[in-house]
Amino acid sequence: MAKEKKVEQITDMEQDFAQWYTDICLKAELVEYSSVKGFTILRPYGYAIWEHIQRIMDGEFKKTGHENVAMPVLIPESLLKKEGELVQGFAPEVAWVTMGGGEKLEERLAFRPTSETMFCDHWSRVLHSWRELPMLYNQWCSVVRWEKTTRPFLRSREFWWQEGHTIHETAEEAQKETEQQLNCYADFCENVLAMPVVKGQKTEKEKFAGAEATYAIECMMKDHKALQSATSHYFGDKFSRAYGVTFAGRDNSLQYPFQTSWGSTTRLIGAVIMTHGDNNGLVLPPQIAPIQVIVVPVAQHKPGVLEGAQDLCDRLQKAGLRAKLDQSDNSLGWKCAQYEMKGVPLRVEIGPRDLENGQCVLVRRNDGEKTVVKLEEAETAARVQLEAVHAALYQKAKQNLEEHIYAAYSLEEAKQLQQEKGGFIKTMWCGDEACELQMKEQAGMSSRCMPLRQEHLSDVCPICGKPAKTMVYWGVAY
RNA sequence: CCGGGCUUAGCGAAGUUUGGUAUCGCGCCUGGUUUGGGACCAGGAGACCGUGGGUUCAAGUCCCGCAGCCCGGACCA
Repeated sequence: MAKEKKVEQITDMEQDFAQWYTDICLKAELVEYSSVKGFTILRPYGYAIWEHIQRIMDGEFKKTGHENVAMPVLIPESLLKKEGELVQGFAPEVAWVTMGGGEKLEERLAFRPTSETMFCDHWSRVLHSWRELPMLYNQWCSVVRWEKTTRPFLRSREFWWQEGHTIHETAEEAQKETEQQLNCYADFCENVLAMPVVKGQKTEKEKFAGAEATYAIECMMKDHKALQSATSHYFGDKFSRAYGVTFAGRDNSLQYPFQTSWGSTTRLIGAVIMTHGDNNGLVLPPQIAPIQVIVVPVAQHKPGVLEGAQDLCDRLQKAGLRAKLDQSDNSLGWKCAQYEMKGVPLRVEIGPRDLENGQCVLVRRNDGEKTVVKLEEAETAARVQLEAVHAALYQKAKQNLEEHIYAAYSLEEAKQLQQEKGGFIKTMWCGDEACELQMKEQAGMSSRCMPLRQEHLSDVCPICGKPAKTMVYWGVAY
């Protein structure tokens, strides 16, 4: 028995977390590797998860007045080069198109690694007056960055994302937008993905190339490594100036608008896998699960069972749940294992005995808890159980996060805590990049963020002993 | 990009040392019996052995190049 199971089995996360992750990506049929390194195929089940993320997040963006647009995938080199810092930051990982129709191009074209330049170029032509501001744009697309080491969802050479780009009349307004979108991501992670986050600002070293300030949400995975799950940048008028984006102000003077950009990617799916998954496979938060309820008939050849199961499934669908009936002739055990592996949050079992008693059995994916409910109450009961799954996932993830944040008061202590416990190590910091590099060299950790919710741990930087300015969370990141 | 390992059917492997035209399990297809936690029987299909060159009468096997995957390190959503 044990031997036959081998093929479908998923490596235990305690034994090899990286392999566990890869197993889930492949065996839950989220992705397939393509023939070009670092380019992955999102399979129907994986893409459906992304579609739910898109649908819900897009709705949130629209609530605050954002509009979707589509920008070209290719950027002329001369255009990309106009903003020095951005080019420097991205140069090592830009892919270039040098030929077109068999002829060498006059100017090479970059595959967009991000679209600030295209938005600025566009705005430089269409913006005229303060009355047209703000412009609140977003686009859903894929971008290309020539990464050296690649992993599905976490780091690939092409990835799917949304990038919001906005311009505003005043700095204050743009700063407010930056903050609003950071909060939007944090709320999305908590309310939809059941992932608690740490909101914070990136250090100078870690911030986005060309930004004046970068904010991010950091999540903690089950192996206690950190994963940056979304970012929000404030640009000031730096790009406006570089690209000549101007408008006539209220006093008729020529002004530069203030700009933001913010993004989140299919990496969120990787975050979900490593936040909620277990040794039986994927565990999906109900709101983004392609199948929320799987109806499994028991002894389906017996009279009335299949009909009863179909009936129940129809009713769940009518109630607005994404329900599916599996009437294949695979065994019950196979079906249970299969949908557990695919992370379906709720399973409903219905067999001859249930039909006799006018009931069905609801089984939660996250903890295997079974609840017997009356058939006529199935819709409500399913909804209640799905909410319970979300709440339990969030609680467990929150506990994982909170239990793995440690304060350190010396470099040695920080190093030791990281080695023994992992997670986020919080210390005070003087603000010098030299100390950041020290931490990386000595303790193997990079600064994750300066949390918006600051604490005063001590007066000095534990690395150099100089007066401390802020508290920083350090960690090993994906 | 640097170091190590790997690549044989959809998946997992044997065969490579000692060259002779590919084997097994799972999965898949057909029929039947089954179904309260990965069922069973019978029959069947499926592989130019990652790719390009070389050595040889003969290459999955030996030699050289390249690509891809995995694990570390340096770089980044």
